[in-house]
Amino acid sequence: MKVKELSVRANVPIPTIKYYLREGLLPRGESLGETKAEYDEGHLARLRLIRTLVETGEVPIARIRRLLDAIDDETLATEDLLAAAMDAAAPDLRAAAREDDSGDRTGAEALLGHENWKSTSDGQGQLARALAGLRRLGLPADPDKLGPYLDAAKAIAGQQRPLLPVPEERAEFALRAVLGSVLYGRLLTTLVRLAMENATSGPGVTRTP
Amino acid sequence: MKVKELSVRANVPIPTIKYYLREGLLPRGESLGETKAEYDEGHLARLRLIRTLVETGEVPIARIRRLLDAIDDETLATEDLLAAAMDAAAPDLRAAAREDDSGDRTGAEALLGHENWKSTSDGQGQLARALAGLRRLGLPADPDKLGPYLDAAKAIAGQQRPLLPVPEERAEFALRAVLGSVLYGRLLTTLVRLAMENATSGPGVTRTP
DNA sequence: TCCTCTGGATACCCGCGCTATCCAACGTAG
DNA sequence: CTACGTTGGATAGCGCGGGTATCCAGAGGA
Repeated sequence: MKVKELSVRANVPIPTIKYYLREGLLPRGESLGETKAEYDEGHLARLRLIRTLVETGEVPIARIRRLLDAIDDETLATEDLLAAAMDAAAPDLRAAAREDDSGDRTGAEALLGHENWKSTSDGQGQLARALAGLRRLGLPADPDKLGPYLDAAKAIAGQQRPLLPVPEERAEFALRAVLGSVLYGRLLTTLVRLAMENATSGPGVTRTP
Repeated sequence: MKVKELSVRANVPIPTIKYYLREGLLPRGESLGETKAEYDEGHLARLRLIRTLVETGEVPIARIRRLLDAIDDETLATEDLLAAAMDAAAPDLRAAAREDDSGDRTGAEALLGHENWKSTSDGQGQLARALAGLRRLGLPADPDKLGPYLDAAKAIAGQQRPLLPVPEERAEFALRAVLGSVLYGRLLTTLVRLAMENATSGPGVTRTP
């Protein structure tokens, strides 16, 4: 198909498509002469993916590119691909205040060790940062108080595992993992919000009139 | 304390503090003459809150302002405050593609009805959008397949409820609710990520060599 | 007295995510 | 065989978000 059709089918303006091409988010179509290039269903799928990450996931373009680069890097082993993809979808660690977070780092290590998890990539850094944020604001972040979150996380990870295709289809694999993380994460946040809103008027915390 | 001390203690540059003052994120200190204003621990706490939301939560300034405005609006009932705070922390719905999402809207309604939840605010819109994102990318979003997510959400909401102080302290109340949503949400995302990374090398999906 | 620091206002800057404009090569209608 | 709309491709510009930098006049300490 031509750009026009791509634009219409994905509901994305042509200049935006050109922008994604420039930025390397979308691979060039197969060039057929100077003013002719053919796009296929793969391009359409990737375009939809980009838009979903941007709109629903609020993932910055640069991180989307890192994610797609990892997917397109055929030399990456599946585990490394997954880690890279997850990193790409996570917030940038460099932006954090660097204060003294050694306590949180070891807290994160302890948590990982307790679960017998090893952290490829900077997953540990992400964890440390979340713990640091909680601690700074006086919210409980002791590893032993995080049990319910660990349980929920494991349940969800287990739930998503069957959705993952066999590792042979690496691209699809990483994609689903990230989408699971981003979209189901958003879904979960919304559900928690709704659960909390509906819990406050329930029997737990009663509002004294 | 003076601005300088505030800056040092919160580890935030003075120009940035002034910027937050301009933007109404941080209330003015008590003015003592033309070139003198006194800040207290409340200012420090709010400043730390802002930085945590910005750095760890990646919440835009405008949404932080809406959140703080809701907290400072004494006329808001506690439930409305909670809804407003949650809205502020959630992504902007207007940014979404408007396509045809009627199916997802009714899907969201069905989910709410099934749980006997009512949706103050646009929680339903958020839900619909998350469902739309999943559906567009071919991931399962049927209400009956979301059971584990619902369970996890309810468990987490229940876990956070005891943390909420009595509704009399409204500010603290809403704050903790939002922080719970943002920070524990981030924590949960990270944990899911770690759980998935460690699950792929486990007995679930085996990588065929 | 001078020197520094303060609150406060204004102007400026940089990166992100698009948009708009321009151009030359097509290719189809008439 | 022209005329005209499309296409790929490049370059420039724009609006916004989140700060920085500059300037100023009033206080206050050495």
